[in-house]
Amino acid sequence: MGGHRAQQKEKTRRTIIDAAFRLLNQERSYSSLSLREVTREAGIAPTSFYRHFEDMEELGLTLVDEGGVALRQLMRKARQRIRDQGSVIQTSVETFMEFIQSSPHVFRLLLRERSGTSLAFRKAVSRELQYFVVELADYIQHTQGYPAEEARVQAEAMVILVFNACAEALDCKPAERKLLTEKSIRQLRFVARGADEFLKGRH
Amino acid sequence: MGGHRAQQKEKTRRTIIDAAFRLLNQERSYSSLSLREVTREAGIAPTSFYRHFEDMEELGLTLVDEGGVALRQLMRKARQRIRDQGSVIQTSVETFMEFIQSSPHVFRLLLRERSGTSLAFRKAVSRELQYFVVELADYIQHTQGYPAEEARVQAEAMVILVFNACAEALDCKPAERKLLTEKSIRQLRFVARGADEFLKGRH
DNA sequence: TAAAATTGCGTACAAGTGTACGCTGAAAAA
DNA sequence: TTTTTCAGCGTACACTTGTACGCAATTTTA
Repeated sequence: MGGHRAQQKEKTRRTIIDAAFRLLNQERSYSSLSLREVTREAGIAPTSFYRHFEDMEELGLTLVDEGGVALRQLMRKARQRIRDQGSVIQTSVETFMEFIQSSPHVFRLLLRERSGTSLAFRKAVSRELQYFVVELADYIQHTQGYPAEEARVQAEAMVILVFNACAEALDCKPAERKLLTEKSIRQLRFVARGADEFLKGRH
Repeated sequence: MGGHRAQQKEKTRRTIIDAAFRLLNQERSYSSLSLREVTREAGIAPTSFYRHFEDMEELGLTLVDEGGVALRQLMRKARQRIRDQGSVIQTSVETFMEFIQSSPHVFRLLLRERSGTSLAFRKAVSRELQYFVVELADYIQHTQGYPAEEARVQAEAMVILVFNACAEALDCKPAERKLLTEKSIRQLRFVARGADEFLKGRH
């Protein structure tokens, strides 16, 4: 089952994807990657690329998708931790910070393509981040009893703040990262507290 | 005075800078710009570029600087408006939104290079944004009597939220931009209100 | 005035790019 | 078995890129 052929093809496809990820470091962005570079890193002929992807954009979107999967795994992990230890805000921020430490490539890809030149990329990244927003909004809505709209606006603010703190953290040493984590936590608390006050004031 | 020569040189230099800005649209980022493209757009020979800039990075940093000037003008304008009409939050957000409408190239440059591949660029953009943060923090500190630290953390959160809303607005039609503006205002109010509550709670 | 300096141009070259085309060997289908 | 399919390769081509080098014209300096 599977077919020896299809199996081999999938394997090569993965080789390409992994090679591309490997090339995404501090000073290479996806858009600056050439098809030939990727195939060189993957150890295949340039023209073989086309057996797997239409062009570089298609590969890029695949990478973003994989990044999204990693993000959602992260989200699940965070949810578990929140159940275990309580603090939503602290846990979310810390989980994110661990993510950029364990897979900076993935984070950088999402970070850069979020404001990149390809609309398709921007939309894809935005979609991935929305998963997080929805998840968090749900949590807020159910535990705090906020209206859906209100919860969502709040959740979006929080995700943006955490995401930006992580972006900043990429350029930092561990010690400075700790400070950033704390700052970020304070900012999220502002948002949470502020939203709460607005809601109380309305009744 | 000035010297006919130096004067002519400055003129060509401007031609190059303007050409580069002109090329920065939706689907071209600075890092994807080639030296030859810029000189072609500027109407000079490729090799003449070197009479004015060491390399593309130097030109890029010049552009970021010019973008910073535009931002600071914006800031001054906002300050004036706040004096005239009162609401800090609404005015700040609206001024920013007008900025991306009037000079989207400049905003896009800052937005992209903020998470780009060149550390020098990232630092330059970060520095420009810090002007805004400092300014806003000052305002908060003086009108609300917050401690400097607290005001700064709050101001940073606000600038990040506005900046991100603008980034999102770049892909939007005017009608959607209005919604974004409102959402952004609400988020900043959360932050302001939350910070306020935290401070009250401490006494 | 003569000499020096400097902006801008044209040419040239090595290196890198995307991709069209046809071949080969092995797997899948007949 | 014979035939068909197809992943992967090598070659080839037309472009684009950055930049070294020397020349021309004109301004600045001596």
